[in-house]
Amino acid sequence: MAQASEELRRDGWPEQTAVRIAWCYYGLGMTQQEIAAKLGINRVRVNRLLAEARRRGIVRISITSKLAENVDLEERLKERFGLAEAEVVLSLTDDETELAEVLGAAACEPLTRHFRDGATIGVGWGVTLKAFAEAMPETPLQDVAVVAMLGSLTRRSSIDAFEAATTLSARLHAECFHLPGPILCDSEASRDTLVRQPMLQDVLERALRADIAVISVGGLDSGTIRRMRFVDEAEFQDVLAAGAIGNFLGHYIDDDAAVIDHPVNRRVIGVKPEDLANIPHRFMISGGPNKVRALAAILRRRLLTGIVTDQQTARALLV
Amino acid sequence: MAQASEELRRDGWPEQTAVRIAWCYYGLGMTQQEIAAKLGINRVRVNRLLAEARRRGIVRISITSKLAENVDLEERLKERFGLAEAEVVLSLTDDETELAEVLGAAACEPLTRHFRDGATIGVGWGVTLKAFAEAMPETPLQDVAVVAMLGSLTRRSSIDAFEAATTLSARLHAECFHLPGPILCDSEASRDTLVRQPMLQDVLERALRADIAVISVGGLDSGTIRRMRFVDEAEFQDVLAAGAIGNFLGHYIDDDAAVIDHPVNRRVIGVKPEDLANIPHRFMISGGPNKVRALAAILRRRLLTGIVTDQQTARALLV
DNA sequence: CTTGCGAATGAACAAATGTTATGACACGTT
DNA sequence: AACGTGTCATAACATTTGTTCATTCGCAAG
Repeated sequence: MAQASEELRRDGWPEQTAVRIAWCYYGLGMTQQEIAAKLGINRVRVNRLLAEARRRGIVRISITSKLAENVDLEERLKERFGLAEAEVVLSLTDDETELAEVLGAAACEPLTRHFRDGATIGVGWGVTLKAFAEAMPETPLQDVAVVAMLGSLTRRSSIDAFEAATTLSARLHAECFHLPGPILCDSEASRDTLVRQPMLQDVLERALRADIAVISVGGLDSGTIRRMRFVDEAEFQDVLAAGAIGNFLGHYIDDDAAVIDHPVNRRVIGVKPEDLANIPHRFMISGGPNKVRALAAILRRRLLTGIVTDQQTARALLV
Repeated sequence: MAQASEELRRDGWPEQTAVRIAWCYYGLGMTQQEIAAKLGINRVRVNRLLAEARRRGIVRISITSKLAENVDLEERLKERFGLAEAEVVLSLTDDETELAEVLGAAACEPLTRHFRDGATIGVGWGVTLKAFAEAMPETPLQDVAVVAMLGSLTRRSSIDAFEAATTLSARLHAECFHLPGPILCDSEASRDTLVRQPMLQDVLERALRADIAVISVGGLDSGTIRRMRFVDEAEFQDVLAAGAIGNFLGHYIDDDAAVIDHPVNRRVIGVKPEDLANIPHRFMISGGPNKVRALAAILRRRLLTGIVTDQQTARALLV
């Protein structure tokens, strides 16, 4: 079959063999021992390749049946907030990172339906979106553009829009555009200067013409926001006093999901929440107790067309 | 949560619990022991429910990465036979039944894209189609009609069109229509009488207006055809002599995929191969050495828009 | 040629999983 | 109340899986 010799060419891991093993194991229900014998290799190797295949998302396990309760929550979310799509997953973890991974994985299916040849996809920031991008199966599409809707964090971080956009674009074989600037500038003036740069203008405009936006929201006491600290404590307290309940597309918003009139919000490089309305599909991937308030505000404002969240959050949103 | 008391209402198996277990096991990577402890039940029970969940297709495991060779074969099939879609799966089994299951499972994904609210779906017969229907995940759709394109076998058999249609319609929450008559009548006259029945006419016409047809093909020496024996040996030899190479929608066809001019073909109740052309999407699910010849004929005649087959068959078709 | 390196192997073991037998318990039936 | 009947818990066991470690193999650099 002349594959064995070639299959290492890419990055030194024998995908061909791994796929074959995965197929035998999961598809045909053979035991690892049998597979090892059949392919003439060691069982340990079979075991390792199998684990690696799962880790890399080549083997993917999904649970199709939903709990009646989740279906019910989905319907109520759609009804209540005028959404076209809603996906509620079981929340069986309290770990923020784990929840992000679960939500990210769950978002793949509904979003894949929107990712088609020629589409432009706007991407926000956050651990959840990063997890989503990682969980996305490799789907080769034609002429797709993935556009970051926000600037980067100063230090490259796995949670910024750039990272999520990069990963997602790789999965879709798409072109990736990012906003070459900090998510938050040091002054309004420098933001204005930066935003006037043709390069930036270009990407911003492209983002505004996106067919679908994949976004998230940050609660104020979330680990992420804390860790970032892109505003200093004094300023943070100041925005808080001004009524901030969360961070949406880099902007601090209040209980009406309105961008708070505060200097810090005029230093943001990125798509403004109010500009979202021009994007036909607006998908939120988010969950967790600390995000409920901000989520509720955004939903009430009908800023979204779709949401992926967990059971607990869904319940809280529907109170 | 008040589920535990209700969850047995349907068919005596605790789907709620099973889904929860599956979620913990596959989604969160917990061990069966841990899950048992967490849910306060027995480990044996956890194990059994998990197995049952897999068996029922609630947990489904898919392999996303394809072998380069398969992708290549798909492209060549599309190119060569003017198909819109092609799916080639690894063939690692020689067992006819197993192959049918593998193909059936593989067909779900490409076909789901065609199953939408309001669609009419025509269904043929065979083990493969039956396997496909079984493998189909439960997808609640609106106003979908599943129509059998062929009459039934005299004894209800798990391979006839009726069975496949019934199962599929259940999965899609669709209405099911079947042709109330034998796939093969005892004489041309009785076929004509039967086909003139309004009930039958109705279903036949409905089948002709289908949006998508899901069909298969029988090789002449396939176990299925043998086992069925709806024609007696003499007649079988006769059709064979007339050039029959396979059975397509109940009709014996020759190497040009033309319905052989033979009495037996005038006793069939069902959609005629030539009527297929009116159906916009025509999907073949089939594979195995004994079907290659018939498949090749059908493909050459451009009767299909999509195919799901295995590697070996694909290779044979492309010679 | 030998030395060193990394990768694959085989043996060995602990952990997890799948399977079976047995007994307790609840439930309708007679 | 006695009697099936079926479900579930418990325990025990065989198999499979995941991991570790010392060893061997292949091969390229010295």
